[in-house]
Amino acid sequence: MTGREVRKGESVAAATLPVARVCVDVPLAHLDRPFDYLVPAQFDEQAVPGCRVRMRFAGKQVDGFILERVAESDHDGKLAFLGKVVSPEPVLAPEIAALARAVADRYAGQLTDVLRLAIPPRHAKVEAEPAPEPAARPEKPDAAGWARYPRGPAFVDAIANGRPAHAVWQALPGEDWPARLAELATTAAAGDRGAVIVVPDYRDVARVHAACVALAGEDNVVALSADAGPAKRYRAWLTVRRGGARVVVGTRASVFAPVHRPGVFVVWDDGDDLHADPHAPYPHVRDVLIQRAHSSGASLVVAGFARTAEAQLLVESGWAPEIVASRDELRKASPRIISLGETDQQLARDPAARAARIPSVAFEAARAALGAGRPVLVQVPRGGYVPALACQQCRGPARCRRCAGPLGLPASGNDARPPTCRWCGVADTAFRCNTCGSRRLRAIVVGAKRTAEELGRAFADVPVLGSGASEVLSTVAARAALVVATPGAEPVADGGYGAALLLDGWALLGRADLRATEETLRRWMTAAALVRPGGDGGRVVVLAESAMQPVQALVRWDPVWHAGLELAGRTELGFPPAVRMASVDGTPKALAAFLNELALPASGEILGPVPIGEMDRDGNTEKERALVRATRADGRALAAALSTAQHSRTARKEPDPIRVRLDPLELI
DNA sequence: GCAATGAGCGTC
DNA sequence: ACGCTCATTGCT
Repeated sequence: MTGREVRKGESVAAATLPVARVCVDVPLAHLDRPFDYLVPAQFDEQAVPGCRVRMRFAGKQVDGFILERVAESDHDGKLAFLGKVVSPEPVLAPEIAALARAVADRYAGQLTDVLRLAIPPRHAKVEAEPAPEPAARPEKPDAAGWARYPRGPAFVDAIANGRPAHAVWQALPGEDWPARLAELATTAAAGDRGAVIVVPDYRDVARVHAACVALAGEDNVVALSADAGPAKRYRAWLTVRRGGARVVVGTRASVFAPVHRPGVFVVWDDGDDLHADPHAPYPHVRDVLIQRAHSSGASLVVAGFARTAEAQLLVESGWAPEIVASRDELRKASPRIISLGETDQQLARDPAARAARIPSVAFEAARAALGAGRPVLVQVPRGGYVPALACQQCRGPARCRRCAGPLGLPASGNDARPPTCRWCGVADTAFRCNTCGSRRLRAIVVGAKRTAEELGRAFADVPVLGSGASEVLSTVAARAALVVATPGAEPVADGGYGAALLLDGWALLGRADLRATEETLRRWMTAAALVRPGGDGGRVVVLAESAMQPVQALVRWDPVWHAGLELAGRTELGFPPAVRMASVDGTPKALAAFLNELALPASGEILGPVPIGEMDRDGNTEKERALVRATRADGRALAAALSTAQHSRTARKEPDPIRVRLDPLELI
């Protein structure tokens, strides 16, 4: 029930703890601190810490949350009264308030922005529903599946005994990872502790949710994902907040799920960029869970088939022991993986396969799997037709003569159309390579649509299923079919795929991005892990040069080795996670002023600024970006310095905003 | 010289 | 989306 609004001059403050410390929802950086209000006596009962309130602030009505009730205020001036208590539901748990503050500080952002990510919009009707009965504690599950990993059982024991433990887990290919994670969560729930499992997308939510329900029971498990409607979403979230369920499975926002007595947190596939929130202050699931596990004394698992440089740092720094299988278990579980570079490719004799540009080894692997009644996964790059072109001779990217943009083929079934610049749109009918003078072009990648068409012709009797941007399949049946999927959209095959063809190597490894190789290996492993073991005929063929490190890492199934190289490389370059880095964007003038007043810690260093984005008509750059870095030890000081500089900008009412992102995924 | 009006600003 | 200050305008 909500109280009546306070009228001017009528209010008397509550007898005990009359002061409410409130987080006000205003977007100004220099106001990111609590403000004190008097609690009117008639709201005394409802104005509990964590509840939503509304009050006058600088003349405007604003929303906020009560952080705490205190006896006296430090404020020298006169206190205003709270306007109203929106609802007495204590939606902001003390643990989450502290976590949100820490996350805001870590990312040089504001508490109110983090609370917007952490607390879903209110739905009054749902809130009026009675709280569900707390679910019964589940039985401690059988976690024998962890026995394939030497440190697995000990980790399960730690969760069972409520001891905080950290781990970086590399799942074996073919692993039923939703079941393994459900075992961890249910083990925690059996000890009356909470669990939060964060996965990249809704398909993963559905799989892990089903696995958790099977072990912990329907009433103990809640799925949180943004694509449910507001009522459903708020109901599920409130169930968790009210202690009705112990296990939460969700996408990135569920890092803040207010489970009671958290016992274990999990992030699955931490290299997936869906784990980076696109809203300010751009927190990353892995970082938030590290913070949360640390402050709540819960366990943490950073898991995936592949391993990120960030996870590698957790291992190398001693913060998290690794959970990996022995080479012997790996041999049993892994499909047979071979790589085919351009030089070793022998096109198939079969004319249809030749037309599809599929090397004979890959063609044979697919045919064998299809013959055994198994589906075959074909991983192709995103996008429709051939997205980019390169010089046939020197392999350099084909550039537009006018603006040096990348040449590509227009999206159409007609190969006769000339290459066209993807920036300025000018067609180039007489390409000549800038570097070597060759006149011949080759496609860097073959897009999903065309691959599907061509493969369909090569295996005329076999159905071709597509899974990508337009339509994503969750599962495919255990029968002969070609499944053409873009990275991240690979369906799970009942009984496993008989073979996988990974055709996107050129596109992925050709990117200039800092994380290109790590991302490539992650996508390959995610696809290859869906294939049956080599002993059961499972084959993976990757079209990429075998000398390249990510290719070697895939063939040997050695994500740890690759992550070690990746981290060493980043350490040498001075990039995250070896250092703490911020990207700072704004107009040249605003950026110069911002950098000038930035009080960096001793190890601080500014790179740039450099222009980003388009130029205006006069050739002036509209936006610039600087990178600011410091040692990890100075990370907090770096974030604090960035916050302070933002505070003085907003306090001065500077018109041009400066965007700060800490450890952004895309650097250069 | 003084009142009436309007724009700008703090923020509990 | 308030109520204060301060500047500008208009009138005697």
